[in-house]
Amino acid sequence: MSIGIRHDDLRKRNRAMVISAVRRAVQPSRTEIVRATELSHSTISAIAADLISEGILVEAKGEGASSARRGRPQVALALSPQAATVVTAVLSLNILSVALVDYAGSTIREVTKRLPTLTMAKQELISTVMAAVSEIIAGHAKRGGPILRISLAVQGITDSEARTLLWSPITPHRNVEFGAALEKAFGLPVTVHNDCNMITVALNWRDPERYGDNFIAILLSHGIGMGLMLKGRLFTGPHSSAGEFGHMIHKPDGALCRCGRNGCIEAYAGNYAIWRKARGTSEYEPPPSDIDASAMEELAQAARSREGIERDAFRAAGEAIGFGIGGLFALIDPAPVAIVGQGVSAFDILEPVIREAIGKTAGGQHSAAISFDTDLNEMPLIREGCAMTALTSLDHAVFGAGAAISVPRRDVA
Amino acid sequence: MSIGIRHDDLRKRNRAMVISAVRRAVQPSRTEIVRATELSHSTISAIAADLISEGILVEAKGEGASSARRGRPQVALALSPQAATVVTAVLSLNILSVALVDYAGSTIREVTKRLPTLTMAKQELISTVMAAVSEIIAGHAKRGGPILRISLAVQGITDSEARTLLWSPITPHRNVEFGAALEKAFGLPVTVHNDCNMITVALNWRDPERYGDNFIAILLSHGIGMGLMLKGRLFTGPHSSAGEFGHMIHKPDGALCRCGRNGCIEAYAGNYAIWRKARGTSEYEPPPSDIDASAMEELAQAARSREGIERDAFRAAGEAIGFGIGGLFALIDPAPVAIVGQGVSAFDILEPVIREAIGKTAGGQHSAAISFDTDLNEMPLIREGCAMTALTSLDHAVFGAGAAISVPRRDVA
DNA sequence: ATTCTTTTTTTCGAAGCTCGAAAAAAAGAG
DNA sequence: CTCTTTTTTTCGAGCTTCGAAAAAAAGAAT
Repeated sequence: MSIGIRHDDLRKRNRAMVISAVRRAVQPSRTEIVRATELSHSTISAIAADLISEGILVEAKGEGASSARRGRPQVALALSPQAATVVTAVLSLNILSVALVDYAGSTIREVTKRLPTLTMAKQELISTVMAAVSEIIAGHAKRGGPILRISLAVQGITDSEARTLLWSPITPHRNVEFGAALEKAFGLPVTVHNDCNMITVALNWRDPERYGDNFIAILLSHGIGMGLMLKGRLFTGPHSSAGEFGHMIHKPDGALCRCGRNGCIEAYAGNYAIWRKARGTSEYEPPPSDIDASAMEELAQAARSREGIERDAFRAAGEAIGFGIGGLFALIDPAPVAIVGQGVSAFDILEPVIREAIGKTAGGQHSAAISFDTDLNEMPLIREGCAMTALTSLDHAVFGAGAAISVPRRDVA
Repeated sequence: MSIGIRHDDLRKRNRAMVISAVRRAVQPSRTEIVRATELSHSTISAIAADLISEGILVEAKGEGASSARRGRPQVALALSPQAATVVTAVLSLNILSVALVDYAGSTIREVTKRLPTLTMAKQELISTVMAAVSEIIAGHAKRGGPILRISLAVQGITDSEARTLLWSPITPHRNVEFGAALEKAFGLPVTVHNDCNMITVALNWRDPERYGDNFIAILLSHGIGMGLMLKGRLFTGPHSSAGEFGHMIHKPDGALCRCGRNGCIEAYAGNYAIWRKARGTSEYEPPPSDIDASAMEELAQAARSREGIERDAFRAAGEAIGFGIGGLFALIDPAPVAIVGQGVSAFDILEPVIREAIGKTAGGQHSAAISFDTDLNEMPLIREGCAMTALTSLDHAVFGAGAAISVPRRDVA
């Protein structure tokens, strides 16, 4: 079954641990790393010396408020921005955003493009993404570290190898092999992840206090997405990114969903579902493919100002989300919930309904304790999640594994 | 975050790996262990010698069909039954079964008792279990290895520390602290696990081909239970055993469930729910607390023989289970399903309905590929899961960690 | 200005682990 | 009785981590 640990693995793992400790903390000293990793001073000293000589870490001296404490001052260690660069690409409905991020996590440059994803051919979609990546790489011009990873986030279901987009609401095509195509074109490891999973990763990095080992991120937009962090690990299915919260059944044989089935949560809570219902259209009518944010805001205003069909539509949406979350709480335990995306603009209407619905489910006893936290703009979160996914992959696979970039080891010492 | 690996941890981990390899395989030779662990011959030889001298492994020579191959014959290694003994206790509605299992996994003795769990006081419940454990330990009489673990399985929700029964349908009491009480009484580590989780563990040991890294076990009985194996790990909530599949909402504001809420899957698919509906009682009537297996069999016969209210009841049950499984398949991926327990006796009626319902959900596309496998009697599975849980815990924590039982090391060699 | 303290970091030898190669052991084949 | 083949053990080499002691780098005290 699981494999034994070899002797040289030990160093690799501990190197990765040190890098990871530096990424988590803000410029920790060697002593702080000792505390975090519970390794000895000698070991940390040796590993840090290696990593510095390899150009992975740098001593960030000078800066930082001189602690004014007695004794030899601590030397802050930081990730070297020069060590590597990664490319992030976020593909959503009609929009593509690519960025270049250095090893320390700072965004170097960023480009956003509009494109008609729903009508493009499969090859066109792939080549458009490739062109955007080429463009941003070309501008890079060899300043900074070598580009070592491409991290793509897409709405929809991806395979568990993070190479293929299996299904997506933004294109009629299935099995779009972004991973294989980009790897062939650029000769770099490429990952393709679900956008909500990237949001989840980003929230965990941004605010580990609130979004720590267990929380739920829900994306309210044209459709409904979800990311789940359980016991500090991103929850995914064995074969796919899964977590298709929006397509759990809310009402058997109920409203027609974009996915072709009936009664999905999304068929009540997606923007298109709210719009459909608020316009008095039948639940079984195929929904429109894109709805303007301002149109949704008008519906929300109507719902706020008076009883009526608009308010009913938002109530139905809140109920679907609430029962969905409650059902989830039957399987896992109640946990903080982050609500992200355009739908957040109407969250004042949704929240009481959601809470009421949760109250009727297994999570009900904790309904009051459940906290929601909202963020309107999902794009930066997705990009950040992509970047951190690529960077931590480097931390472990490349820089943790031993001298990746050939730099002379300390000989002159 | 995560902790660095120390130098002496290495041996501990590899020892545990070797023990685990021996437990998984049937009397493997050292060479087979080399293949399984990917460690070197030298290392395996050294570790095996240690484990044998400590009385944890034994060389099972002589037996086994002499392979008739050339070369030095392989020496089969086996777990020493003498190394330790564990106690398993399974507590279900009105029944308690305790057993003694040796380190190699053979059941030494077993006792089953009937008791009125629903009406017993909290203390009475605990002390009855303690008495049964005492009794079986007393009969042990120092033959065999020292008793090192007590593993309890209960219907209901347990905490993630596996020490307390938080809620259970078999007793009105909450927070029954079996773990603390038994540990105090016997001075041994005690775990309290959910019965369905133990079934899941057992299935994985019994048939790893079919029930490998990803599968679902559903217990159909008075209530509905579930255990989930995902990526080779038992799925539990962060704070509790969770996995309360039976209490996911099937129909908002629907039938009254035993748990007090409305519309749970169990309120349609539990024996009591089928019985209630087949008798024409209102969905909102409190259900009876226990139903005879033969009464259920009568209903099933009626459902088989003619259209009517009984068949409707089973249809409603199958639909609830099917939508539940389908909803799960939206979150994870379709996986093999084992159906266990008394309800299996009517599975011929349920299966087509379940498949039909799954077909309407996100898992629908795979409906045909989903395989069900049934087993009527859950008790042996639960006991086996308990035993394996306790034994593998010993493998890692006690025998993996270094010389637990003080036996002279090889000096005379 | 110089000498304590205090704290961080590095150095150094010891102990332990795994590994590869070679040797030993244990069988059947010739 | 001597090969051949396969398994298992032995042995020295090369890492790694660790603890203790030394070195470094600052403020505090005299």
